[in-house]
Amino acid sequence: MDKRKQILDAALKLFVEYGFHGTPTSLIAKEAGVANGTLFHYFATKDALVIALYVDIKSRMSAYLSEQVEVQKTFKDTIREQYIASVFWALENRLEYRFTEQFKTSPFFAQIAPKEIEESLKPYYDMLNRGISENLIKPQPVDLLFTLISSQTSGLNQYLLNHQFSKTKQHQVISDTFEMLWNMIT
Amino acid sequence: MDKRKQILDAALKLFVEYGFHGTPTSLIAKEAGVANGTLFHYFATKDALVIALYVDIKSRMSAYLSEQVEVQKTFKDTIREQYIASVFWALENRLEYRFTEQFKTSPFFAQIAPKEIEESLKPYYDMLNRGISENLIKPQPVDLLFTLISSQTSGLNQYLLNHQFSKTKQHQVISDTFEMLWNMIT
DNA sequence: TTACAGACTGACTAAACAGTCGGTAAAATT
DNA sequence: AATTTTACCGACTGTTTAGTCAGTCTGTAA
Repeated sequence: MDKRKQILDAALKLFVEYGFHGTPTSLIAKEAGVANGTLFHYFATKDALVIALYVDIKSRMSAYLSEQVEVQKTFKDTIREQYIASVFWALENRLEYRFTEQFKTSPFFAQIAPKEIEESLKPYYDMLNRGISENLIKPQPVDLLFTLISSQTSGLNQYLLNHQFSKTKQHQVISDTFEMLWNMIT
Repeated sequence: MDKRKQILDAALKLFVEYGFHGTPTSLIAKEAGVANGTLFHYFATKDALVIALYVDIKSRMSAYLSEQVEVQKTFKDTIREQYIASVFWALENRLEYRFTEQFKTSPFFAQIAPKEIEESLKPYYDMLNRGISENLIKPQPVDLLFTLISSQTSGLNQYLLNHQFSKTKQHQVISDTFEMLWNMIT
């Protein structure tokens, strides 16, 4: 019954299928089962809808991660938890994942304030800094480390999304690649 | 004087700035300094132009790589050469790199025949297979290894593209991250 | 029970768009 | 030299698009 949500859901599905500009607002409204005008009641412009969708997905992902991940006994275990949760999120939210991948390389991404990005990255940077100061991982710049870890995760996502593995096999690939990641940063 | 090339150049620049559908064909023609109709003389549709641009860039990149990279004394050296050349290509062809990143996550990418993708990947897969059979790298599936290496490269590109480092510093980051990559796959 | 606010509608419009077409000029083929 | 093919032009068009607007419906609270 939440029309705003319905619009966002429809937009997500269609954007992933046809691209941002390849999807007319009229089609989004139709798919969402609302009137054309309703879309513009909730979102001033189409661009605002795209941005709002990204922000919405990012916040849901953050919520998922902080819900799933608890600090573990060791640093390595904590990082592993993070890694696993990130990959699971992508597997369980394929459309959302593909949308964010598309968004991040698009010109829209420039409209996200650098400050907000930095803000959302801070906890990860802090954690990595802790790891460095305790000599648990390589003393490289944290933003480099973070970028490499993220890329690894997205590489793995790509791999898992392109194959249909059983849960067992999935787990095995995830833990194998985590060990590889760990070898990389230590 | 090559109008086809002018159109592709203009399209590249504008697509990176405004996105595929955010760029009207009329603007591409204007930027290229040709008539509107000329664009459609060379490319049947706008979609065809986007695809042609991707194919063109990919082939220029392949040419660059096979020109730069020669087989080295050791397996590790060969992989390092590949790694360095890939990163240099992205640094020297920033627009092209950003375009391909955008393209690969877009719905357009589905229009590239899987066979062609496989074809272009074959030499890399062969090389990795060789490394595995000689016990030089981890015995993981080659497509997984390749995806992880590619992701690493694109992570590094992102890092280097976001910072302005001196040539010396750039080299240092590249060789540091290559050692990390090597630790990952061995 | 009336007054008001905000959710919601869908027909509408002005602008933008991809692609066409009738034509010219130059190059290639005969 | 004649003919055909190709490169190129830019005004034009039918369609599609984002966004508007005048007004209806629904809930709430005075």
